[in-house]
Amino acid sequence: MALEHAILVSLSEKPSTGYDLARRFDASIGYFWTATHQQIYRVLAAMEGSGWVTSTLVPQPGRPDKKVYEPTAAGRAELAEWLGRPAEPERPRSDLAVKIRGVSDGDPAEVRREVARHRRLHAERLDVYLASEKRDFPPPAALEGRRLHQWLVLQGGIARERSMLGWCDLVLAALDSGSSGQRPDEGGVRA
Amino acid sequence: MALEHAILVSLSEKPSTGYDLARRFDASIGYFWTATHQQIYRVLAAMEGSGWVTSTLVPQPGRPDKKVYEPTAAGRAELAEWLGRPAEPERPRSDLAVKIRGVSDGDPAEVRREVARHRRLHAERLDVYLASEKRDFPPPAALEGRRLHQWLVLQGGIARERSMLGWCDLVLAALDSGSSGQRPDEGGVRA
DNA sequence: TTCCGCATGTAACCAGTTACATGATTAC
DNA sequence: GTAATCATGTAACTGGTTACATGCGGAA
Repeated sequence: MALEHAILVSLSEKPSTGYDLARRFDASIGYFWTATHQQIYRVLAAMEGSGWVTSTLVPQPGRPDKKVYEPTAAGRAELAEWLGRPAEPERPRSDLAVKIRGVSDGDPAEVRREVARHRRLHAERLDVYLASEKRDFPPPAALEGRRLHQWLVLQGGIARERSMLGWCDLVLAALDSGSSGQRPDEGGVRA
Repeated sequence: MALEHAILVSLSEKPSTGYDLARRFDASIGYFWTATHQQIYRVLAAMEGSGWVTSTLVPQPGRPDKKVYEPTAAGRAELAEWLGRPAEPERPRSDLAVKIRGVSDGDPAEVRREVARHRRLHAERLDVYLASEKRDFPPPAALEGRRLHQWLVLQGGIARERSMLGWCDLVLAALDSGSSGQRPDEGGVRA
């Protein structure tokens, strides 16, 4: 499982609470791995049990206490070992592709609308990534170490969104030219 | 869940046994949705329970009997309804990205080797897709109906693999130029 | 005789999702 | 007063993976 290891990477960048981790899994780390706070608290507890992390209770005035986690030596060793361990690429899984393959089994206009909606979502995500690149990183030539590695995974996200965008455009064009007289309306669709 | 619906799409293209479906989920459908035979038999049974498919036992000389499934009217209705139902894009999840973000926590050479290995796997998959495009499809202008839709999802797979390939190359280049004197050896690596 | 293809399944487990639950402080 | 932010969790469920199990026919 990669979640444990994603948490270890994140904690080795900076010791944090489960809450902090959850927020980072909604942002930067979430660009390539997602997890809810429930999942994070659960595996954090399990990881503490297996000795990969330790926690320190930090009382805060007028705020609930927080449990700050950091990796132990054993945790670091496990992470290092995992990094070298070969793993298979994820198995592709795309609801949208199933729907596209099934256009003939339903209302093509509805599927088209769904593709347009996804196109919009991917465009938005791409904007977020590009904004983060601009905001958080200097020109790539100047990058090294952890910053470089963070930038590299961001590039992976950017590439993925660009490719999804291009694919959605291809599908929309094909669905339009194929079927009757329905004209595109990407602009203001509000599924 | 999309597996039920992927099965419905596949059965509406052609009534099949669980075994047939499992093979198709290893090939064409597997380009965008994967499932093992265990999973397929399980949901097929459940779908028969909810009346989305019916099965006919077909005895075969000198072969085990086979159960040929096909969608019922209710199954077709459910599929049509699902096709128009909005669904969120998959949450990104990439082990490889976690490892890249973690290079500083392990042996960079090992992570590099893993990236090179993934590059090779994606190149192989791309070749499979391109071969299928060449073998199974006429020039796209001549396509329509189900064949067009199949071609469109294939294009999605091709785009995805190309984008992964480009990303792997970027990462490999960055890891090489950053670190000491290790020269690339993509060609013959055998992780 | 050994392996591969056809054909169907069960059982146990693991990971991820959704819903529920609590409670203080600060900003509007 | 109402909502958002900080902070931590439990419980039930769903979907996917891995391992195990069976048995025939044909090819090497």
